[in-house]
Amino acid sequence: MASSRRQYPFHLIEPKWQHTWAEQQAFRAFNPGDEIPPAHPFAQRHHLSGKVAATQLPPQYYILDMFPYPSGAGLHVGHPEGYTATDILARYRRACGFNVLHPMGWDSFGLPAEQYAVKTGQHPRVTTEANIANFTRQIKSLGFSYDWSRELATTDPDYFKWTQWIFLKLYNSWFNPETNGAEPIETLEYPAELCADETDKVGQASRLPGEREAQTRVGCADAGRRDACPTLEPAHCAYRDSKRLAYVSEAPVNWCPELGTVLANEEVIDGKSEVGGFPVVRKPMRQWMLRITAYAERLLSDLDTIDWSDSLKEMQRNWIGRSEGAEVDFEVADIRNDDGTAIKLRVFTTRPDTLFGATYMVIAPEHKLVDRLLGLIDLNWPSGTPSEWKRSPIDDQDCESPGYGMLRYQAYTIDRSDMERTALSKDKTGIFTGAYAINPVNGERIPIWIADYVLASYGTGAIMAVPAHDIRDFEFARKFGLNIKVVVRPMRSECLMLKLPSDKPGEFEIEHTEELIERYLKRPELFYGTALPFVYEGTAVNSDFINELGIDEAKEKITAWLEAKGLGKKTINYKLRDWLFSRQRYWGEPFPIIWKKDAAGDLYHEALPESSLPLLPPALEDYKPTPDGQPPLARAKDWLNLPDGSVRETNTMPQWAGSCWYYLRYLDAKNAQSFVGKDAESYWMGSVAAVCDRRDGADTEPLQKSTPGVDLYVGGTEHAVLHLLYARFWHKVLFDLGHVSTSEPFFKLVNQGLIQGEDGQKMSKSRGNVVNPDDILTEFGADAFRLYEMFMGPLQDTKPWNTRGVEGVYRFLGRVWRLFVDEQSETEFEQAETTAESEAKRKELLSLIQLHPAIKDVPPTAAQLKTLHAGIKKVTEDLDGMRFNTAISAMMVFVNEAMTWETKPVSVLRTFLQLLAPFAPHLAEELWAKLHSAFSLQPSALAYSPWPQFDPALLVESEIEIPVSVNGKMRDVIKVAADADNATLEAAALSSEKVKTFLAGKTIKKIIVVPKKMVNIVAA
RNA sequence: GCCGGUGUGGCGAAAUGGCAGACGCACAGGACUUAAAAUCCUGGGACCUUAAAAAGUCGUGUGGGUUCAAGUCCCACCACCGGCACCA
Repeated sequence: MASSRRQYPFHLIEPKWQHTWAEQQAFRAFNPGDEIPPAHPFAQRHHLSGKVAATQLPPQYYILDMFPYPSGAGLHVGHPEGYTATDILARYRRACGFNVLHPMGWDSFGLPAEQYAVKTGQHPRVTTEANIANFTRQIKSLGFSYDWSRELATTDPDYFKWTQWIFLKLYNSWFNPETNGAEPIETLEYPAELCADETDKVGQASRLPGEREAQTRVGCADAGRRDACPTLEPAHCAYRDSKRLAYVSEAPVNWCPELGTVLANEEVIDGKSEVGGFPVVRKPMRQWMLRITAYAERLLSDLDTIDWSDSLKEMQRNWIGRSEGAEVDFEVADIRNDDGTAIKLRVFTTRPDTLFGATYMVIAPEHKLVDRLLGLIDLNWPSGTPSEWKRSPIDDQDCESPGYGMLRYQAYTIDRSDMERTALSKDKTGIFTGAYAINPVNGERIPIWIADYVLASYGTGAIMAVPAHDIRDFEFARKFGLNIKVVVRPMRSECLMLKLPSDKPGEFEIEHTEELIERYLKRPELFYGTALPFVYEGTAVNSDFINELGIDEAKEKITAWLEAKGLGKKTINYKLRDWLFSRQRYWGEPFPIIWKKDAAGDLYHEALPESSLPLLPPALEDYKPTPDGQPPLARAKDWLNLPDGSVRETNTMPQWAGSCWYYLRYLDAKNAQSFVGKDAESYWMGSVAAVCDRRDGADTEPLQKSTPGVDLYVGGTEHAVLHLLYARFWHKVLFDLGHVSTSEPFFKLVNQGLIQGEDGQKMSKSRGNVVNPDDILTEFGADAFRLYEMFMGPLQDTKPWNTRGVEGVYRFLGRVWRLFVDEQSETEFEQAETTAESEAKRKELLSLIQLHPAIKDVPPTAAQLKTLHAGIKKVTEDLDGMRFNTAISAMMVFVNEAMTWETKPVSVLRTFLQLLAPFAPHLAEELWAKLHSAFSLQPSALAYSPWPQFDPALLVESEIEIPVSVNGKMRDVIKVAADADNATLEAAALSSEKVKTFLAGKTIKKIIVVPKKMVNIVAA
């Protein structure tokens, strides 16, 4: 494949330095109060030793990678891309004088180990540990400067003890809308009217989506429990349970039969499981939920306080899906509740200004009103009901009665899986309920329909349909021959002109705009499918008291009118749903929850005390679900049933649980008393101004002020709405409860781009285009691999792998090597190496290699200094901007230049090695050591040597080349003194022979001189 | 459909509104070598003239615009990638 001869002995150099770093614990980050060994290079750089307080430590910099799931397939080339970028920055920041925290760990709960266990009976822990060992070997062979003393695994009981502990915090908290934050459940106040027989009212106390089911069902189930909370009435207990941030809900969930578990909304894509792509069906089940919806507004607005890419923020905004509108109550016509009150149908709309255009209503097939209507409505269709209004989509037959029709339609939607509903035809279906509603603004009777294009889970599960101004309502109305009433007049007629049917050319001229709009208002049917539905800006028409108002004023006025009459109110809705938090798995964190029965025989839940954590999963022989469909944990009878008759929760937490807070555990990974110590947390996560003004003796610039939270977080886009939303949510809860000091966990976040296969396709086993990092390491070494991944292009971009490119940077490292070493001595080394019998012997032979004789302890020339300082400037600026590819180019330029020097000053080459060190640390360390010993320099740890500063004075040119253009076209390049003034530049430009030929016969109109940049002569 | 991003040589890519293509890959020619590999040196956007050189014309997805000057700013469109998708 590649070279027959190594460019340089990386196979000896790399293990040698990895060993040295590990031995010295060179990259250990010190917490406030840690004992710093005096010999540690960090202690020497900062003149510290012993126990040091936060204020004495240098400013902190927390640089984090998304920890990997240790799969059996081993490391993928995508992993080292992000890891190399963060490692380069960690090393750079360390050299700049920061106390850098750069940790690594394992997101080790997960499905594959469990599936393997089901097949083979091998305990998932065994598989997981083997995979972690392999990942550790691979990651360590890349020479990353992680602080391995903080390594963690989410499957470690010492870790998940605290995951369970945080769950208890969620369980024991509620969201107070007054303070807009989480509070301990003890602060919950109970409504005065609350009493045991009014549990139904509880359901109306809160309006958070996803909660209704929990309140009615669980509330009722728990109503009789007295022993659970002896100081509280049962209704109070039910109320309290309904307010917890972790609550139980019996609601339709995403059930994946193939995986044998439920999934969160975020884990379902196009009706299939994100993992494996198996079909997912909706099924009502009792599940644990986390009340992330309470945080929707803060999760949304706090995006403005953090430094993430626009696209990522946008993805989160879309997922949260905030929309402002109004809820409006319609009364159902003709029929009434048993007590004689009117039946109300509440809808949500973002376009209350189109209320006068509502010509029918639609409710979701699962809507509660369906059940009421089934009991109340006449047996027969209203007279004159068109045939297609009664037609069942199952068999295209007319149903004999509305009740029968509704039941058939419900059966039809339940039969259709989510996949069918989204994938194939988007053709709308529905059926008339036989009932009518009264439009509150004009008293019109409009038919109520059931259709599955209205979702039960969003808004109120019911809509007012305005076919003239909504695409979906329009399609539906056209299909079933429902009324279409125009209530918005376009502001500009052009949008009508362009959309006129083409079979009437020239019927409307552009000047007849008013006529056109009139025609549109009088005969909208002419515009069906072209300008109708009209969904753009306009003014209200046919709308009584809001006529002639623009959309925004119309919305405001009608909403105020509705509120005044008690018919509706302004509302904000979110697409975000509560987080389904339980899984029917073995290999996850068990819930620290037990179930008990009260005197009436009803089940209720209770938290285990903190002292009983960690709650370990039981040992099992068989990891399959039980034959009757219970989760695997239910197989362990001894574990399941407690002596007092209570039973453990058998669900486990999803994989996301562990990754929601791992970045906090790194801060204080060994703490047995707390999930993270207060001092450690506030030092690393807080943005304390006091420590940021500190200057390092060798640095001339003050260190950059640190940012709140993790300073830099790098990982793939695949976590845009899962991990990153969940972690932000947990962090905010912990913040509200006073356990962390920032409201956001990750201040700056960068997504690395995908690395594709050499064919430009996504790497996958089936395509056979997967590149194995181990192969690259064997052939080119870690430094070349690191350098290549950074040289491919901008970190954020998607880019194809090209092994030839690795050879290119590998050749560059070879050139660096030859810049420093004597060829003769290297040949001797190579000959000796072939006969050396042991690895240790071969490593010793490295000392045979001598420095290049041209390297001398002489003062550098001005030209050499200029080359060096241009490099320092470019590399430093590019590192600050995370432009690794151009930083590497700059180093290549330096090396190409330095190769031509007859004498190579030690000082220049030494500084160059500092620039190289973050990128290719092994090679840099080896050459650094050789340079220091050959010239008897003061020993100094490369990783902690102060980052070189460039001197702008050295970059000043005495003479510069200035392009001269005539009429914007470049014609000549002139040489002038760097400090030439505009007049001189102008004169020099005009005296150029080439320029003169282009000016011949023309008069000069204007001359633009940009100092030190260019001259442009405008002539005609 | 909606939101976000990206379009520059054969390829990966550079370019605070100021000499488009730095750096690298691949390619071609040369030096070294018995030879190959490795290494070192040289070359190149396209087109048109030319023996060659020099000169010229065109060139950053397409079409307009702003500007002395546009890959870069503005408007419209096209293509590709990613996300969401019957969310009222």
